[in-house]
Amino acid sequence: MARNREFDINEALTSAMGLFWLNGYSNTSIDNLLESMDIGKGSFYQAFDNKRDLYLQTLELYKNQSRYFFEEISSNGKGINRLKNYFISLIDEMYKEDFVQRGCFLCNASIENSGKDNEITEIVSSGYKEVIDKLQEIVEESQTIGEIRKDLKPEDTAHWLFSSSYGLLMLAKSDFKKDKIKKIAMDTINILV
Amino acid sequence: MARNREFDINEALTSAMGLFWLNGYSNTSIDNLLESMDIGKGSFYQAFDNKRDLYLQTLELYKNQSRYFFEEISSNGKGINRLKNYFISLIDEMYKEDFVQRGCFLCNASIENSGKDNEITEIVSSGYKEVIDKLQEIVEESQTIGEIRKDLKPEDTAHWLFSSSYGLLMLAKSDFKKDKIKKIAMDTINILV
DNA sequence: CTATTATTGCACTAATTAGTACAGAACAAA
DNA sequence: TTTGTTCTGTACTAATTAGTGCAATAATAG
Repeated sequence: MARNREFDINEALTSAMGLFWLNGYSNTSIDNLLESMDIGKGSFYQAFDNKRDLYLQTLELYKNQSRYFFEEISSNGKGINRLKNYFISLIDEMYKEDFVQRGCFLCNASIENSGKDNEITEIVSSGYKEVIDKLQEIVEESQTIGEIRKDLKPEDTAHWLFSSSYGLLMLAKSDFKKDKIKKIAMDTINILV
Repeated sequence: MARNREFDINEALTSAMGLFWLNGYSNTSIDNLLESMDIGKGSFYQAFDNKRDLYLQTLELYKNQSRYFFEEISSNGKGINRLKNYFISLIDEMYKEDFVQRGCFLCNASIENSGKDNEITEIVSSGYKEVIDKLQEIVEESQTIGEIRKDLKPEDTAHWLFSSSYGLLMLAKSDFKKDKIKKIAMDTINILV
């Protein structure tokens, strides 16, 4: 029929995600985006409805990548080992490239949004819920094979693990060294045994 | 000599802090500030150098208030009871008015800044350090009177408690009920015994 | 009461913002 | 090659941004 798009839309989305992740929504201008995506304004508005639409798409992309990351990691081993693998990989990820400076994209989005845009609120909380549900699954599995104390309520424990991971991210952001964080993470998990 | 300022500068600072805290720096315009501070543009630029200067002042105000809050609370009791009082008051504070929506101002500032403005980075990390130091002090006191295990390194434990409090804030922000958070907080502290 | 001087409100500016309009180029299918 | 459609870059707009300039005002000290 006619001409094809000259740029790769997934590449463009990925670099847009990088900008939003690092600088937030308001501090990322269309011009910033065009430069990093390496496309013109015409192409931009041809491919995306508007800035907010692109932002929502990058949030979804982040969730997809996180989901993939979680599956990849937690498929190694069984029970409490899956938990340890997950935390260790998460910490390694934290210290990769500029992750420490960027933190968690969903968390950043939630703070910048502060409940104003319902769609963003929904994207973030469903992202959180996904992780918590998967953690709960692993806790239940660990309890079945006798690796986690049976008096702990799986739901509470999953929330506790989730909140701990964010606490670790906070520490990573300030000053702590990687090995120290890993030690704290392992201590956290061993408490459940 | 001459005319006096018509508005209370501390009141103005407090309402500016409320706006920055809720909406962040970029999402708060001068016009927003003028409306909430209930002053005109002339008065604004007479009293403050510029928007960024005002922002830094509100961050300092937040730190002062937090410091006062900490002193007030942790002066009740001794050792581990000071810790428990602090966490319980912190959680009560979290659920007061719109705190849950606003979160921690320093944390918000840190995320929005993402290391770009060194002065902001410094204000935030010195604020964190203050809290961690005070937590460490309480941990050491608790160890002296035999309420916290002596094998725990005070510095690590203080960081652990600090990160836990941010994890709790995260939980509060998503869905958890106040009593559940308090229970988790008490469990956290009892781990140290 | 007067002179002095800081405060105040308003009109203004220059820069940046997101988004639009459209002409012309590029490409796929025939 | 021709045709038809889509893509792309540029010029534009209207709104909003932070910050300035200044005349009028109001209060205090004498």
